[in-house]
Amino acid sequence: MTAAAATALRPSPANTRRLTLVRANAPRARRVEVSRMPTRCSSCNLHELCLPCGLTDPDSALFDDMVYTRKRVKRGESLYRAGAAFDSLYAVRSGFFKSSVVLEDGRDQVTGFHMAGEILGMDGIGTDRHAADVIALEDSEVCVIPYARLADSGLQRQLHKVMSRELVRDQGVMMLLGTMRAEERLAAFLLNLSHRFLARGFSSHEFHLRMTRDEIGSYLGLSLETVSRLFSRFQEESLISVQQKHIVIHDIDGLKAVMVHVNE
Amino acid sequence: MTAAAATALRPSPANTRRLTLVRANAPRARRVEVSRMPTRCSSCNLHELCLPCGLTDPDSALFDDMVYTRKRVKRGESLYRAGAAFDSLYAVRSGFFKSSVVLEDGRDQVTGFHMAGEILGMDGIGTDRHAADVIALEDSEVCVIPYARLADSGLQRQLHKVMSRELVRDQGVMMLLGTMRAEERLAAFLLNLSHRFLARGFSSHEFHLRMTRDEIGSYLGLSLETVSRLFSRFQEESLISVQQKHIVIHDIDGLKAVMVHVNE
DNA sequence: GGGTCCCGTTGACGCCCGTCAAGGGGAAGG
DNA sequence: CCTTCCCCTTGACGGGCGTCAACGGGACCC
Repeated sequence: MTAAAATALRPSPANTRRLTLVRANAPRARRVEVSRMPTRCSSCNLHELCLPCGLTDPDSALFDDMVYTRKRVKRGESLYRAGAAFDSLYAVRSGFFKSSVVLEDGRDQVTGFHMAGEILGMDGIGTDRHAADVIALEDSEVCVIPYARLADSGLQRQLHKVMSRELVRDQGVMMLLGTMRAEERLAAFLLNLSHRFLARGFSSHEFHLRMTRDEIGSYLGLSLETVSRLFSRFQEESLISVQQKHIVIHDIDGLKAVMVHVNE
Repeated sequence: MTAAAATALRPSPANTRRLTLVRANAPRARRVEVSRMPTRCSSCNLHELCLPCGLTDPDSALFDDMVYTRKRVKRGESLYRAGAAFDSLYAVRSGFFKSSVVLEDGRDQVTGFHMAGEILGMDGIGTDRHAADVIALEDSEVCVIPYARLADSGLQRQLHKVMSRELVRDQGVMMLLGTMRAEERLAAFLLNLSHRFLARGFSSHEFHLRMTRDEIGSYLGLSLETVSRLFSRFQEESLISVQQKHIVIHDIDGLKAVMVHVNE
């Protein structure tokens, strides 16, 4: 499925061109709000989702000192690339990212989509080199967390937790790729997105996909045509409405049922 | 594929029965050697592979104090189960484990195979509950590393590295499940095993599979029949010899070529 | 306004691989 | 020895989904 599709996502004239297109797909109110926030983690409205989540106040204050840089990444640009030297973690402040890995023969796969409050870059700790590409799917902003500082602070347990949850998330993706059929995968994908939007204060039943059918397919181990067909079928079955990247979920329970009833 | 296959791996009369069968499939010389080893990490022959890998001597001494328990797990028994309270990590000292996750509807998937020197249990750090089942595929022994002690010591960076490498490994599995065809998956699986046996001082071209075709299939997202058929085909093509669980790799480069030539 | 480039949709076709089924062999126990 | 129970192998068959292809629409540019 992916050989041709994959190369379309790699840096290419077509893709480079896209860098110049700056469209604000993110909810505007939120983004403006964010840009007015002070630099302090302790007063960040992502506090509950981000790395310092659950810290007591004194620990949280430690974090304030740790994040001394922000970084903007425009749509289509990379936050980092596979092979790049590792020295920092990144907390997504606003925007949307995909991560992907590339095989020697050029095939690649999207390994995750990442939104506000999530931590990126942990793949680099083990080898001091990043193992994946991370690319912004819309204009985004991250908080830079120098790893050396974090590792010297008393906050490693938080990092352990975040990494551990990431391991568990990966298990879920393996499960999805290894045992689910196409319609189950897409239903699980939509439910996951819905859940994550809800946790961030956005609507859980109506949202805008930041990624293409290609990228969804790559993530789910399906061809883009299959993704498109399934969107259409879900719509026929009145589970959702789809219009390009605009999604409305009409029947959450129906989507959940796809995942159990599909194999009797 | 997996509904029926999966339940066969779950606790069941058939499986329970297996617990009473104690077969020593592991290389005997090695196991005897291990059982004579002193309790110290610093003199363990898995030192180079295990968590304290790369530590300077004083740090390594810290580890000696940390591991104060060993635990034996017989074939078919679980080291821990999904949902169990988390309090320790485990370093595989000898033997062989599989980890697996279960979906609500009973389908399950093997998410990894684990051998000497590898660390288990990191899935529990995030939520204080384990997320997967870990089951011994042969009589095994682990070193118990209480997490509270580890987290209070100065050795967290080592743990970060181990967890990060696990994240990268998971990316590889996702790639395998998402973009590879059946024959590529099995070739990649054999090459991975070969590599890991080599790193532990065993033969890289001749070894004994500890897991069934079922479990391989579950891990690779294939049916057990497909796994079996591919073993036969690889043998016809003189890439390997298979006799039940005994594997001889004749043509490592040929196996590697499967992964690139299969899609032109 | 017309052209270009993606992106998404839909149909036709075919193959990989899952499912079902039958049979054989190894290991443990009587 | 024979029996039992897994586990593995092999064949037949069919369907799910990938591939190829054509087309339409939206966004941006000249």
